[in-house]
Amino acid sequence: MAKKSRTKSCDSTPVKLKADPTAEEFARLAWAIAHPARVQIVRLLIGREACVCGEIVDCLPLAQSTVSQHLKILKESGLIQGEVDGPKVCYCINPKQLERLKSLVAKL
Amino acid sequence: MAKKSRTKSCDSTPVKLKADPTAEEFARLAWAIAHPARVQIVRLLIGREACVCGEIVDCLPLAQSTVSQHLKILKESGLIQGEVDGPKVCYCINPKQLERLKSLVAKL
DNA sequence: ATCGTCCATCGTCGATCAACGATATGAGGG
DNA sequence: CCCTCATATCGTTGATCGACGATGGACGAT
Repeated sequence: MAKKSRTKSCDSTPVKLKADPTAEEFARLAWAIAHPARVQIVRLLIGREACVCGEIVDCLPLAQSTVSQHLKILKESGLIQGEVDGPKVCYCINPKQLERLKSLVAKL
Repeated sequence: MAKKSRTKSCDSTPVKLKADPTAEEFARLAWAIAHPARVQIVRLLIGREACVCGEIVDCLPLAQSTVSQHLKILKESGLIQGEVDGPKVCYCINPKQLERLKSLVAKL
């Protein structure tokens, strides 16, 4: 009813914005790096200063299980990927998704 | 103790990374847009399709109080700023912080 | 002065996050 | 075959988010 009693404001968007798929993808990627520990993990991986989980744990003041959880979140967002290397797991950046994030932010 | 029993892995970072201020700033800005509704609000403000709170409410399928809360989060992150215009409040992007975010992401 | 409008804030509720220790899994070495 | 190391996962706990309705305060108009 509020819409009827006022002159239209959003002329270019006649109806309410639906759940914008782009906005959701954007939010999902931004969410992945919306935590200081995950920012540092991503930076470590990009700089190739570390790639194995244990190395990352040594670089951060967090427990191994916590780091593993952050890695899981990053993996689910698609920003990183991990491949098994014997008993270890080597994580690396997913360049495609990283570029996607950069593109979305740059277009803001 | 874990550090003592293994050979050092992060040679370029002799000690554990402290709370990196840049990482925290980064996470804070990313957090601001880590929600679909906030992404849409930021886009509306950038495109100048809306700037008054009531207009934004009309554009989103959310209650006024919820939108106001998202606006508060965005304001606290520094990404937007609001100035009182009579009984209304006009929100607009803070270009400086937006550029800061873009810069941080681009340098990843 | 008393409305009505616009917005911010409060209080609440359920859901989710972030951290940890403890435990399970899986690949190799003895 | 057992043992160890490197990770992943489970279960718990406290803190925070995200949504809403209700209330309060500021301002302009009647």
